[in-house]
Amino acid sequence: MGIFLDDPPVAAPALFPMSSLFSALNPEQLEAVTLPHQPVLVLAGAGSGKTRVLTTRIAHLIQSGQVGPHGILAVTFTNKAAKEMLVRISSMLPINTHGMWIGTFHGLCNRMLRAHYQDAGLPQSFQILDSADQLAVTKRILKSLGADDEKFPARQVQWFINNAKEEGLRASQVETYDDFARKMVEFYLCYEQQCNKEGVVDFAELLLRSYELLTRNEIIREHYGMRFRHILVDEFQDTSRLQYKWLKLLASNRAAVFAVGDDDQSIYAFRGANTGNMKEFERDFRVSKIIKLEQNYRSHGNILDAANALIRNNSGRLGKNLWTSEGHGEPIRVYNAATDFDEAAFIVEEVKSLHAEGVPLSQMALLYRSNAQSRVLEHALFNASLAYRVYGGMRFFERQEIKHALAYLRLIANPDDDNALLRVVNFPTRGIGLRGLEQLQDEAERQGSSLWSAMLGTGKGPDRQKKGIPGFVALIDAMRGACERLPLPEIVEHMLEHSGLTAHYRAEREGADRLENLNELINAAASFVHEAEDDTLVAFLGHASLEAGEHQAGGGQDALQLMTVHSAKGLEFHSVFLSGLEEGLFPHDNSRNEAGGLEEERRLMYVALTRARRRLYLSFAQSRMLHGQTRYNVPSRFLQEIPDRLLKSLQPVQKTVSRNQQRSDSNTELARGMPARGPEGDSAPGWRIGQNVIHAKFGAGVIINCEGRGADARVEVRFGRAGTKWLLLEYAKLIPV
DNA sequence: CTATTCAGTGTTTTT
DNA sequence: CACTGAATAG
Repeated sequence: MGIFLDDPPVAAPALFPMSSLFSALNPEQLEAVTLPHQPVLVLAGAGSGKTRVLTTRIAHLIQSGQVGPHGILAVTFTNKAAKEMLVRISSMLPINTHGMWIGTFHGLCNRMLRAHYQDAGLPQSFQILDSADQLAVTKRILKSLGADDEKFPARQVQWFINNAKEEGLRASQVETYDDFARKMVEFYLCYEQQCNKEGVVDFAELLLRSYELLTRNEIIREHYGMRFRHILVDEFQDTSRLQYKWLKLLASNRAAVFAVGDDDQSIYAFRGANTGNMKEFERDFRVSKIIKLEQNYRSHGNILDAANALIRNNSGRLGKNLWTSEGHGEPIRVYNAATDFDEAAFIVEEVKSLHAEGVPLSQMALLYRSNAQSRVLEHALFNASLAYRVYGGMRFFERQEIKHALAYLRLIANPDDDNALLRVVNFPTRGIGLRGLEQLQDEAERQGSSLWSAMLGTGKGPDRQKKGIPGFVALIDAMRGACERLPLPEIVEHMLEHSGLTAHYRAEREGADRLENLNELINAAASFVHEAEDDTLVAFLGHASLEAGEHQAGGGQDALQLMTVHSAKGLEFHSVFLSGLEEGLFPHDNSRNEAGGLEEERRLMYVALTRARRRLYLSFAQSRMLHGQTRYNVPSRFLQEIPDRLLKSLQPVQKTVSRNQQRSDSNTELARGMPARGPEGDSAPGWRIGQNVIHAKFGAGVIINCEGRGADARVEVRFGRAGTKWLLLEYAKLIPV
């Protein structure tokens, strides 16, 4: 996977198996690894070897006979991290790792619910909704209730529901103080009922159900409480309230909780992460042992200095300073691009020359704040025929054709899944239109049942040469029958053929890629059967929902790594390009209004900086295409928070007089349309769109609009901090830069 | 009922 | 711009 390249190879457990495990540990790490059975909090800075501490501790616990693999529960935050942990453990110990519970919160909760589906009140083959599915259900609910979608946007309702669940609250438990909230609760209630009817659960539900199961069922709680002697939690700063309560419940009997975290890397507050859990943990578990890992083994000094300086601007930190015994290394390179285009071109050039110097592409990462930014970059990389791989964004299991295929598979497993049914009931088209569907929905409503059950009612009749709905019912039934005893990959194959998906995409002009992806789905199923203990269809569908990101074709080759800063957490690279460092983008505009939003953005920046081992590039663009419009931006404040002595500015080679003229088409049009120049002979400088200015009070900004002339002339300026403002030129003493 | 076109709309980050 | 939902033509 190209991560952790710096680790020495693991020694074989020869004569001194114990000591070989510890060979590369520093005193603090060693202490953490070997502490006896007790609650522990490890404050581990970026690159301080926390994954190694976690995995080595697990290996040590097992090897020294303190616990069997059975007694280990390890929670990580991403599937990537979980996988990495498994690989590392099995390289240290020659044991079967299947007995251990290692995975994400969601993955582990899923595992538990599958095992106790009856006690949890779920059908055996319950399905998992991803956020898109969840949104679709929400929309359907709102429509059926005739809700005013102006007043209650589906997204907001979805957000409300997830928040409530995250707080551990069912619809009946949410306190309401006004009509609006009452309405929301009504939707929530209806949503809950609908999900139960269909036998589906969303992400938050996995956690809440599992928590409720443990709360209510003493036998199960006791069982797991006795079983897990050691609970290890990675990225503890990112746990939510509910997740913490879940852990507490599991640990209440006799488990020793070993929590590893870094408050400076908490970047999931938007999804309920609660840094306060670290302090609460200390109190609740009466933690007497806190270990700090501050020595960084990853980055050169300049990079660490920059990260430390930046994060010092946050308040309320637990306090920690990274240091390294290595040298300062190279300065951090900063590039000021005229346009996003220009920025991409610059990155391409640098990547090329680094590659020529021998750095593998896979050891370079190109990071950005939001997925939308990858487009321009991809375009440039593609034109330069550089191999690259994009993580996140449009993931494999989220592609339209894959979603369709999965919907058929879900119906085979559980036909009551209305979401899945609606997705494919008329895809490929089989003459089922809106009219028929509406009738069906009414019928389902009357019966209080799923759409599928409603279909069965209408299907009775002369059934030769079925069409429309009866035809669909017959199709699904036939597929289910045929798949009963087939191995998973063949189920997929069979489904693709008989559903007509293959035929449909074969007929489509642009269908080649899609066909290829569908083929890849068969491969995915095959390798799933190969790897997983539970190789049923239901298990595979769960895998598809929970690990939407991981599967991609052609993962083996050397390629530049593109991803958001969020998904880069936990990874490291020889060289890192951090792009789009502009106010409004990073820190993102939307964080401006959120409490603590800016500090979270800063932590995100901190995460980004600390991904780099040797070389770090920071770049920003003065103008950028966004939402189909050119936007002018000021450099990110985070750039200013890094001491100048660490930075080295790289200027474009042939930078001519007017940087605004070199843009093409739409931009020149903008500039031309708004002269905003005073009368001829005016001695004032020409104020134009894109002009950088400084205001005495608001600081640095850029002109994004002009209006009027003479005494009335005013300009709209986007400032880094103060937002955008209209200013009268006569009044505001703007200084052009 | 289906396919195509059009206006409107919205956008951070992820399990 | 890119995607969705709805209106329109076939």
